[in-house]
Order: sequence, then structure tokens, then C-alpha cells
Amino acid sequence: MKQTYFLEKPANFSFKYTVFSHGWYDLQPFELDKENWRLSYVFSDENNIERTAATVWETENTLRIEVSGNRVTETFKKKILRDVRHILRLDDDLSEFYKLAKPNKEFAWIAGNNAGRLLRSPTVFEDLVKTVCTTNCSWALTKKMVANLVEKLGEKTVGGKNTFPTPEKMANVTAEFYRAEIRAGYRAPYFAELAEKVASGKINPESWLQTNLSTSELKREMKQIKGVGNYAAENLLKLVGRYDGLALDSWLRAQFYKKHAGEKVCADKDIESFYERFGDWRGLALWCDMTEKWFDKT
DNA sequence: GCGTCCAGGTCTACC
DNA sequence: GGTAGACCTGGACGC
Repeated sequence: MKQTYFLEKPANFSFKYTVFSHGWYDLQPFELDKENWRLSYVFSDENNIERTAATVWETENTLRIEVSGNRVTETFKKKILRDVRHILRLDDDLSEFYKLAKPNKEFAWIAGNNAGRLLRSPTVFEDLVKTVCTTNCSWALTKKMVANLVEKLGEKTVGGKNTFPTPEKMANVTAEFYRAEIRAGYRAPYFAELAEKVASGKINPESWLQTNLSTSELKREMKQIKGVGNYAAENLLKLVGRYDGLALDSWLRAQFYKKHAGEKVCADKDIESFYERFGDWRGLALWCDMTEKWFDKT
């Protein structure tokens, strides 16, 4: 049985540019059908009792959401729609960023294509765990670690798909489990500690979405978590809507050298000054600039 | 087949 | 505060 829901597409929104904004679409429980441009995700309700896979795609004026599996309750339906809004960042206002991008010849395409919304998970906790999985390893290993988390700790839906594990579920296994089963290596004790702290309420990553802390204070708080350094914190900041950090990693640096420095290595401060004109939006400007070519293939 | 390098870094000890 | 070295994994590459 399938049920279909609809959400209105906001102005200045591009489904493809949002889904393809970074590698998250490639990490479970996301799944992208690139041929038909349909994004799937496995949702769970507030109490992690009801679970279902849903597929989102765009029509002319709307986003269509098809939910498979058992009939969902009205409360769960509302949560799925709320999560879709969150994931696709339908309520983000990028008009100020587009105003800065438009006059720049190299950046005008961003506003022209409604790019800049970065796909994210329904919870900050999930984005936090996934971000730690991206550190100091290849993308292939990141995918493997995330897949292991979902397959070995997630809850199964009627259709056989798994959710991303809850903090409680992750707190129930040991560091040795993360090392042996998730193949997390030195990150193993970090995951065990993080899950315990979130499950017990000692830290609340979801509060980062609405905190009154300044960006530098929030970054400091994020870096208190083992496994979260400068890059990881700045990446997370982008996912909670703060773009003043560049989140430079080896891939971004290499792309910048190629595009703007004639293949020569330059200092991070040179990269920073290149995007200074974008003020608090500089991290997003850098990311869009470095990923522009991705969209040639879509 | 084997050894080495390195990839979407971070932590800790030491200065 | 700045820096060197250790830390897991697994794919790519050279031999």
C-alpha cells in the first residue's frame, strides 16, 4: 500500500541542486535514483515505533512524497513532512546570499540555478555521526561505515529497509563493536562516548539548530566532542545554517588550487581572503564554487 | 602477492 | 599557540 503527500515548492528552490549539493544523498538511509531523480529515505516517528521508507521527487509546482509500507498515523505523516522540509531546507532563505553572488560573474550561476541548499539528515545527531565518518578516510570507507551503522544498528521497516540508529541504540553497544563490526577504527571509542552522552542527555546536538550561541561559541562546543575537529565542526555549522566557516579539507583545498591557484598549493588564509567578499556566507560560496562542475553531469 | 601511500583529520604530548 | 607523531581502514599503485 502506498500513500502520497504533497509539499509546495518554495520560490528559489531547486530539487536537483539541493539533493546533489554534497555526498549525503549517497549515504544510507538516503538512496538516490539518479535516472528518475527520486530521493528515498527511511523515516521513523518520534518514539521510533513506526518506521517507513518514503520517496520524494518534484513535479512542476510541488514535491511529491510517496510513503510505502503500513498505513501511517496522522502524527507520523506530519513528522515525515516536517522532516522532508528540514532535509531539503525548504524554509531556508538564501536571498541575501544570492544578492551577493549575482554581481560576480563566476558566482552568478548559483543564484541563477537556485543552488546552495545543502542536503541534511532529519537530525543533527545523524549529521554529526556521518561527519565523523568522513574524517581521515576515503569516501568509500565513509560509505561503508555509515552502511554498517544502518544495517547493524538501524531498525527494519516492513519493506526491509533500515533506519539510521538512534543515540539510544548506538549507546547500547561497546567501542569494540564499533571497531569490529562498523570498521570505525580509532573512531570507535568516539562513537561509543558520543552516543552515551546524547542518549543520557548530557549533550543535545538538536539544540544547535536554534541556539543563541555565536558561531565561534557553537564551534567551540562542537569541538568538545571527541572526533570533531576544525573541519568537522565547520561542516556541521553549514548543516545547521551557519556558513562563515570554510570547512577546508584536503579535497576542497585541492579543488581550490586547481581552479584558482594554477594548480599550486597556497595558504588557507589565501583561500579565506578569496571568499571574504561573501561575508557570513563565505563557506557556502566556497562550497558552491568548488562543486559547480558536479552539476554539468546532471 | 606484497609493501607503501594516502584519503573529504583529530588527538595528545611536548615545546 | 604551534607542531610532530600516532592513529584505523581499505583502495590504488608500483614493483
